[in-house]
Amino acid sequence: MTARRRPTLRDIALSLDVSVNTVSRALADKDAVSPETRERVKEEAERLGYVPNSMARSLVLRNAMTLGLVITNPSNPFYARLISAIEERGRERGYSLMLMVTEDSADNERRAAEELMRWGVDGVLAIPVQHGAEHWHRLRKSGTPVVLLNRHLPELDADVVGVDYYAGARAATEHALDGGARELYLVEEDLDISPVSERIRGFRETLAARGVAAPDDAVVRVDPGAAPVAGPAPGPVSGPFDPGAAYAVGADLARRAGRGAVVLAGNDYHALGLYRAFSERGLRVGTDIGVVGHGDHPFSAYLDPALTTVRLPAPDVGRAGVDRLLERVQSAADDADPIRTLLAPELVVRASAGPLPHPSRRGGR
Amino acid sequence: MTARRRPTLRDIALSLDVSVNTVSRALADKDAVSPETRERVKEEAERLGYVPNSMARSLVLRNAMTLGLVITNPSNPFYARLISAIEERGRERGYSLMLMVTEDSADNERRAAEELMRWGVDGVLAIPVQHGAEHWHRLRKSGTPVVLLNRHLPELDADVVGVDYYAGARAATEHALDGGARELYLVEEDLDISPVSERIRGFRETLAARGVAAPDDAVVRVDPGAAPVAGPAPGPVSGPFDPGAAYAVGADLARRAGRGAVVLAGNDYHALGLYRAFSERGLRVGTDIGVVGHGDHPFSAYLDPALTTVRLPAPDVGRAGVDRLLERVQSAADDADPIRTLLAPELVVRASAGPLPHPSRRGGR
DNA sequence: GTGAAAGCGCTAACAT
DNA sequence: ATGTTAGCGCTTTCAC
Repeated sequence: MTARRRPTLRDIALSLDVSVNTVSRALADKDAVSPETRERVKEEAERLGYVPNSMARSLVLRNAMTLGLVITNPSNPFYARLISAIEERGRERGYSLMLMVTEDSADNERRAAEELMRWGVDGVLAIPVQHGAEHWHRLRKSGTPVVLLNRHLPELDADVVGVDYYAGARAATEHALDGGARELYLVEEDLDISPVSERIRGFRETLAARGVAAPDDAVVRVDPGAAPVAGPAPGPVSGPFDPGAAYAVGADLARRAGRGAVVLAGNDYHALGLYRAFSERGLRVGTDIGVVGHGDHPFSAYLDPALTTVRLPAPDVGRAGVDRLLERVQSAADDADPIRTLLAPELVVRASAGPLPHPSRRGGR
Repeated sequence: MTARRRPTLRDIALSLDVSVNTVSRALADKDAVSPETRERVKEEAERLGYVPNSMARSLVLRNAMTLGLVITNPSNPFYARLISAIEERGRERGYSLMLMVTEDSADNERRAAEELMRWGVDGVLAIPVQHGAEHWHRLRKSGTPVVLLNRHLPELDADVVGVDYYAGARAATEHALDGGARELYLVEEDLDISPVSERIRGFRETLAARGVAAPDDAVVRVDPGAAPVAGPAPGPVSGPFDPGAAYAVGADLARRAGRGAVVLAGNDYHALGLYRAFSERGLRVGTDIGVVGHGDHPFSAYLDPALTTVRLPAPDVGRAGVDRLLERVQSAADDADPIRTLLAPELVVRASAGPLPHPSRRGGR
């Protein structure tokens, strides 16, 4: 293709025998340009196929009209929806999006933050790795507003927009309790990240409030590298979104759990892994044993039985995150105290968690 | 936070009493700088927290070191993995990624292309909407290399990196045939896009070659707006990744299809919708009726029965796409003929498509 | 080995 | 209403 230099203001100016400045103003629809000149300029711009150079513009205006999004893993359905919502909202407000994926590596994250500084993005949305945050401090010190998404970073002077996982876990736990369950488990993977610790807290506090015993090993940790289901392995699955991890602890759980127990899973993929582990051992989910998911992924309503799960308001988090960030970007003083916004998840009751026919009152409900 | 102006080369130069030029060369590790000066410069840069300004650099160098990615919908698990692979490969090669999502709207796509032109990205990867391509032509004419991903755009002078869906459909169809099926269906959503027409072609040609009848209505079109499963609706699901669309045609299919029929689904979500529709009608998938998916999504290996499906090489497509694009970007002459690269998918045989116990030979396999 | 000057494409004073 | 000048932060001639 003819890689001809793209036309600039200067080209238009030359061809019309006016000054670059006039062209600039005409195109920017500023006053102080006669209607006729404006018309001629616009026509010539059109004719030449002029496209403004955003870099040059940003350089002089000192705003990039670009936001950075640092995300751990787009294959997490929740994050995928977050990406969509953020891109859309940003676009509505005139901002482009620079995307960096970290795969939960602190090193990648450091490089991503560095790169975003170089580009001078106006603000950054990040799902932080929660392991080493020096780069975020540097970014903040350089004056770039940062909004943390979904995960906290306590020491950092940044706004947070996330999900109230504590409430989500409470709702799930209460639902199980209301269905008659007295033996509950919580299956989680990465115990270090804040959503998980919030869920654990919600789980334990609810049990305590209801006077139900919750031994230490009621919270079971799943190993991300666990051996997957027998048969043709699933394709390379990234990160925590592998049912196999939960599947691997399912056997043990099936052994430990009595009839009428309910297992809460940290995400719907894990719930699915549990489904399979249980049914392979003759346990019918929703009847012999309950399962509650977290996330309401697109497949969850169609599982058999349909999964009761906690729906996360991904689009709301995305939009609120962008709005929060742009408020900082656009207000001169961005040194106000950090604001934490927690959006409420919603328990979606389907069939997987009962009410279970409790041993003591058969044929329950 | 103290939004102090970030330090520039000039600040370093001033503070060291050398010229801006010297600082630039020292930091760029060019020769023609004495070791001592270089050392001093680097130290001062470090001390000041200097971060190079990529925009200024790009402006003079006339390369953005940025790639544009225009994608329809990150919630498509295949595209999510594509995003990861592309971001990673681009990063390895020193490029940042600007992400635009179109939601399959031609209008959004047009604006995305326009925006990428403004930024002067070095190249663009796009999953085109396949409906209105004038903006792509404009982009090409401006000298920006474009690589189309996953979908064709016949008239456009651009490379294509995609999946050999024709071969995928052939493999799936042959597998069903080999299992004894003589009544086959193909369920697809958007009949206009190239992957789907390729699958239809593979499906029909394979049946023809094997002498199996394929009436017109063997290809059934799913309605994206179809009513979802009963009970609490799944969360807002974007685009074609809603099992509900296929679920809605499942009832009809269950009625039409005889025992031992096999239904091929255009993606695993649709396969799942079919699972539920069938089982609600007393049809056991993998026994009474077969299902083959497309995509090998993370949940598919854990369904009951485990889904036989066509695995798509997302990371390979992503990497090949970036490599292809950068070859164009980096070679001065980007006017060589377009190259089409089709990567082979792989049939993953699990349990959902038999071999089915065929009516004529009970207890099959 | 180092500095001065020019310029990437644009906008913002400040003229006229 | 239009033009001139300056400058965003950087790299690249070209002198010395």
